[in-house]
Amino acid sequence: MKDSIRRLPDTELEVMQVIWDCTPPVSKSDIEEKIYTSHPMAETTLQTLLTRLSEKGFLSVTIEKRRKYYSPLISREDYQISQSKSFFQKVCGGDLSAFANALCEGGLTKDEVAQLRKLLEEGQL
Amino acid sequence: MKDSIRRLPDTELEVMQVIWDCTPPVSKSDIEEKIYTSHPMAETTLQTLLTRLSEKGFLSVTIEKRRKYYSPLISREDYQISQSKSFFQKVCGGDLSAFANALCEGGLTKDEVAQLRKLLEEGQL
DNA sequence: ATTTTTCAACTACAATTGTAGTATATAATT
DNA sequence: AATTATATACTACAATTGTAGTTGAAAAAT
Repeated sequence: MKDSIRRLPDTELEVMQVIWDCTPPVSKSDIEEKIYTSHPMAETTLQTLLTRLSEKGFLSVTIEKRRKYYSPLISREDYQISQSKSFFQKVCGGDLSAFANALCEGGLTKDEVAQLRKLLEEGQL
Repeated sequence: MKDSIRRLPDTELEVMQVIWDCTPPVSKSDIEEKIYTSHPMAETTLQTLLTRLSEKGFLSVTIEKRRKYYSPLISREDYQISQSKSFFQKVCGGDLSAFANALCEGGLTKDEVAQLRKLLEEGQL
């Protein structure tokens, strides 16, 4: 029932994505390394983002030998579920045909639509 | 091909949704009336939002007898398409199974998933 | 014409977001 | 122990977002 998880701003989400890709707990330098190519930023900027994510309850922090380590408190899956829901409501107004149309008409490629259909079928069982 | 349309903040999107529901052009009072129940706000607040939407290129403005009328410059469909795309990329990392999973595991109800499958099938033809 | 009503323009302001500099505290090195 | 390297904390700041008050100008009513 992980309803209504607040939407994260783009940069914070990028950081979360990196963290979700790792085996927690993760240090700042671990993240820095991985996020460097896709989104270079100053170390202090990353620090700010990590602090904000902790304040928002997305990360827990543990300290070991003066160093901080971060672990997700909200799973990627739960986040995706809640955001899908609110996307569907806010952007598509809860209208399934609008949603399907958006996906077919450019949101996804033809192939992706076909795959998605299959995956939905399976997921439904 | 309406790629990369900027994401609107929640309140501005709500205003756009109301406008998309109308036959343009729309006056401020038209909007006010319709948005009143779902999201009461001061008249000046609505005015600010309309101004911002115009500045962002989402609305065109015409004046008639000292009164302003607004018309969408970006269609709801184009907005939905572009946002679906970026949602899929940013939140699901372009991973179809994650997307399908999010929808099946709570993003939509069972029934909705079934319907969506059908709609995707049709839209695909 | 004077008053009142109605809009729109301008201004305001706190919270959030993206970004990073400076200072401080601690650990490692010489 | 003094120096340097490292990491965290604190501060900053412009742009955006949500919200609304104040002012000014024109239209309608008297």
